Amino acid sequence: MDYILRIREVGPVVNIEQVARQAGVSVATVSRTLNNSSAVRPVTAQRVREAIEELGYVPNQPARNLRRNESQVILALAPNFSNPYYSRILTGIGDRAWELEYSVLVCNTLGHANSERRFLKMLESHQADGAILLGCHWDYGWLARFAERSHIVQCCEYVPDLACPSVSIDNYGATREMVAYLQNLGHRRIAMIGADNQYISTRLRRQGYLDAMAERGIEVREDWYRLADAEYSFASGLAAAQTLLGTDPRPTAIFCISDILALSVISAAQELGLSVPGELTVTGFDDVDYTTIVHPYLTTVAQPCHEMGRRSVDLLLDGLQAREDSPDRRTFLPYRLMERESAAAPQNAETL
Amino acid sequence: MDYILRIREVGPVVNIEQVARQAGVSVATVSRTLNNSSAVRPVTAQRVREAIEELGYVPNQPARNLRRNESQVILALAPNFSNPYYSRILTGIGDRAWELEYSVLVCNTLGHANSERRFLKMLESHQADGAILLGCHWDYGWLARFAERSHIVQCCEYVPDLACPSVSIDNYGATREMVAYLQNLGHRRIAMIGADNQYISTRLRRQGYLDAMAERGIEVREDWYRLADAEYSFASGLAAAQTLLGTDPRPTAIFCISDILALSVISAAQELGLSVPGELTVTGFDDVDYTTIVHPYLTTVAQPCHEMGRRSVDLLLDGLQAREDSPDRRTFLPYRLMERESAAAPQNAETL
DNA sequence: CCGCAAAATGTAATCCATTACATTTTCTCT
DNA sequence: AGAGAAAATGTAATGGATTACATTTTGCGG
Repeated sequence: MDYILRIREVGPVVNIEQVARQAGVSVATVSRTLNNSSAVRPVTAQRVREAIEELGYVPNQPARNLRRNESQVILALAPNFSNPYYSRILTGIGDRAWELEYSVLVCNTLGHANSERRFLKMLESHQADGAILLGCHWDYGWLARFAERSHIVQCCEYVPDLACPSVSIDNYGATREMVAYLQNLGHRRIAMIGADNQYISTRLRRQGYLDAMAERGIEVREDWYRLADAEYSFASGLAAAQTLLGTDPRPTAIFCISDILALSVISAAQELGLSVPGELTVTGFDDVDYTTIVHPYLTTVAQPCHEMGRRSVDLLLDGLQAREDSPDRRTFLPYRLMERESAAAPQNAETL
Repeated sequence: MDYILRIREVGPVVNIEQVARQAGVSVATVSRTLNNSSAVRPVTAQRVREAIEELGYVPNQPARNLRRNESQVILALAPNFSNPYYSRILTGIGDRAWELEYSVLVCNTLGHANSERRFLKMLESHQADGAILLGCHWDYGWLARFAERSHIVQCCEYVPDLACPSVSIDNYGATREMVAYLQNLGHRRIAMIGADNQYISTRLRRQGYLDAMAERGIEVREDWYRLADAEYSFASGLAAAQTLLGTDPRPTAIFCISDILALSVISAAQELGLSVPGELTVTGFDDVDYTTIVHPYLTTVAQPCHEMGRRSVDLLLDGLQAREDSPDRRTFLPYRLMERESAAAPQNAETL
């Protein structure tokens, strides 16, 4: 196959002036027509529209934005694309932005502070109007100073003392509810797999677990708290699970702060010939697609990812339009406990 | 919690003129310094840099782009973000773009032709310099006309008679190899799950399957070819699998054109009490993360997603820089057959 | 110390659309 | 028909940077 290589001499692109000439009006009138100003007589507008049609004119958006001092672009920074949790939030962000005629520059920060910074600098250089931050690894000092000058919304995670709006669920409450659920099933030997990061969700889930255990007067064993890596990778979860399942006595339930980790626990259990939930109860967090692909379907906490993404956009644009009466600077959306198959009563239920 | 709501009176942003004044030079000199022109005396450049530093000046990128008639942005259109296959390609695109100082506008087309069009129109309005198309649902006539004026690269999928570069694997060859592999294991009753879309990959995989079967003189049963929906959803795969497994005789192997579909087959088999690969062999395609989460690990064809993404960017920028000598307008990258656990010899091997 | 080429810097046009303000047209009312 | 207000349109400044071309400065040889 050989192609005729087109030399894309796009040629002098049609601009507003040529449209004006063609329509026999001034550029101002063309511009007004373009922006649906009511000050243009219908008959004139019609003439302009015809000229636009004939010449195939498309307004130069950057020029317009330069003049209006906006970019109609928002940034969405995520530490990776591989976690379906982020994918769903990004989908929500994209949907809402689409409706509001904004474009989303999706940035994969890889969890590196320097790429986070480079992306955020696009705000200073007027390439984007605002940014939505999913889980990030900031040096908070820098971010705090930055946030004072820029429009930023935090989604899922938030830095508590950062004065910018956020959207998330009540991680603490959800965790307490989940752990109480396990306790009510009869579990007392409940272990936990967290992650090696400083996310507020990680900290709140840890605290929720501790408080739920304390409330029932159940002792918490330090070696039943293992850490996966910062990004909840399957491999790191596997390692944590193997350690946990090697303790004696073994926990009867493992509360994981992400679904992927829960799946890794199930995988580790499978490897050891332990049945789930028969011999081991496992719970996840987030409710991503993975959870109902193979049995046992995962018992987990569902987050309204899509809605969280959408809400972030709204919050951000509220800020951009300087509607200062915008309420709910810190927004919490409802979560839901999904009872499925990976959690059941322990085989030799101890009394509470 | 209550926050001090900052009124972000960003104030009259510093521009190049103020820097010039501060440094006691002209705007031209500032601009030259900014662009590392060698025509600026080091001592002057130093003075300018100090002024920039003092004023905290950041160049207005859209203004620069307006003048230079470029945007430093590329579009990446994907039908969804939920398929990890796309996520990995997008990650590759993002990585390479980052290295080359381009930004990526990731667009979720939801498989709708109208959103595809709306996104692509951003090229005409100078909001992006070029676009990378992942699987798309075009009306090809429109796209063909559009591609003549714009810089477009097709990734994974390609429209055969569209004169724009593409990156993919040899889907036909990979399929033949996979089906031959199954045949060599002893399978003759090999079914296939395709998808209800017109992707070239779908067609080539179908053809590869048919040719591989024909070569060995194995009859192909029409009712052993089922279609999942256009986006390879788990649910639609499940339905297809259930139908297939209800036939009599039942196939001993099912070749799926995506990993998700293969997982749905395994799930359906599980439901029916069939062991994989003992009683049923299943193979996937793509090698996404899902494949090694639970046993049986999936036997599949690995695509170099990340590299395909990276290569797309290179191809696109080659075009933008009008290096017409750019070779490889249609690029094929190597794939790899991943022999894992979901394929084995049939229990009652028929002789070939 | 002069002259001249080369180097450095400056001036002003340019990219394209928006919009304040000025001007012209239209329409209403008498 | 003419005045005056309202509506429609035009003119030109504007946003911020780049760059062709003009001008000034520097440095070197003699």
